[in-house]
Amino acid sequence: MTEGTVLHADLDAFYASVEQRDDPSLRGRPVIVGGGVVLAASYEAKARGVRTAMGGAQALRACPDAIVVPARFEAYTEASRAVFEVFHDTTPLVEGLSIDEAFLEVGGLRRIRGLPSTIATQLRVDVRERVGLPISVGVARTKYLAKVASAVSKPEGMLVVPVEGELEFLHALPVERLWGVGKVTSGKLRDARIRTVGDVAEMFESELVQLLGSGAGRHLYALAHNRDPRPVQTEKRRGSMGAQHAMGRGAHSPAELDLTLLSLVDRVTRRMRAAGRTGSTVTISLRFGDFTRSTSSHTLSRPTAHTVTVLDVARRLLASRAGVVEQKGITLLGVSLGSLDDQPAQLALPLDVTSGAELDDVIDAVRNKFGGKAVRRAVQLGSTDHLAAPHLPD
DNA sequence: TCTGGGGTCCTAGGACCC
DNA sequence: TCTGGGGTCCTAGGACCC
Repeated sequence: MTEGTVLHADLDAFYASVEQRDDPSLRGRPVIVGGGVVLAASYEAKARGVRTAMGGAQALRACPDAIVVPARFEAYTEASRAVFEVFHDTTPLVEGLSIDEAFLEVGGLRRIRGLPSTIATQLRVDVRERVGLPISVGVARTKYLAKVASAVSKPEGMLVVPVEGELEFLHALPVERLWGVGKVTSGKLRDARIRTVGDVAEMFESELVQLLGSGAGRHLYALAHNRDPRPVQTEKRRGSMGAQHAMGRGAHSPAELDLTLLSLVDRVTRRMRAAGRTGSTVTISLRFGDFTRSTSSHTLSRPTAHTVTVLDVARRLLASRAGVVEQKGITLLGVSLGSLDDQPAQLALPLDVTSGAELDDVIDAVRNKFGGKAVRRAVQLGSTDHLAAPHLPD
């Protein structure tokens, strides 16, 4: 049997596993993380029918003796960091997909570490020993097959898709396993009596395009024919950064909305500055009382990570939707920055000020640290017109 | 059934430019 | 009066992923 060299490593019931790790009294019991919506469920809870993203009330009906714990995002971020450290100790070629999963290319490690399946076995032991969390690993020739393999092997499993057995494995899968097939697409495919990946593979590409549009159609056609040439990419940078807050039903005063907006903008711009990035497209997203959503955006002439600049735009965008908000009520508010640019990280450091800070303080902080040239550059990054006025010192 | 907090990618129309 | 072709950017919305 020939082994592929792509590993897909995926932590099992990640948030719930962290909770069980940190509180021994939760081990072996059905655990639900998150109240209003199920953010994660332990395997004991999943066995009773609890699913991620399920409403909290529904979940408790399915599993009345579940223990519900609030989410501790900092603990998850820290656990994720520790797991990624293990990944990077395994191979330099790591592509993170989310907080709890990554692709690892291990093709060049044969002489040092052995076969991919050997490396995968060791990886699972290492994550268990060093971080105390269960993880599943898929091994295959392509990213897609490796990802499906890890999912099929869960929980705490490992599955190798041999190169000789790829089509057999692939074509037997239900269409819902295809990457990019969610509720809507799956419904369209089921209506057309297409149930397995094998069924998709028997169609003409033009039929799929007609059914699903050219993007999704061609994507599914390629996957079903086992064409997935994407390499494991280490240098992926994110394209947007955002923050959002669910507000609950009921009335929210304009002052409350503005305060929420301010704290969201502050969170996002802080994270951007810490990451040494700037962005030019400000987007606010809204969810209304009837749970419909909408977004509106504005693109600035220069990228920024400046709190006041972003807040100013976000306020205007929100004001432009005041009518709908008034009429339907608002249940979620989000702010994000897109079209991200890279900026020198050191310039971002002293700019970590919130809306109340005085410009002079910022300028002094930058000058003290980096000199006058940095002041001009930093002001440019801030990029509001009044900040970019010509009379600025040095 | 009652809905969190992150993200990615695609589509489509209109503005604008050459 | 009738009338090109191609490209990029912006905005809004939607599907999907974890």
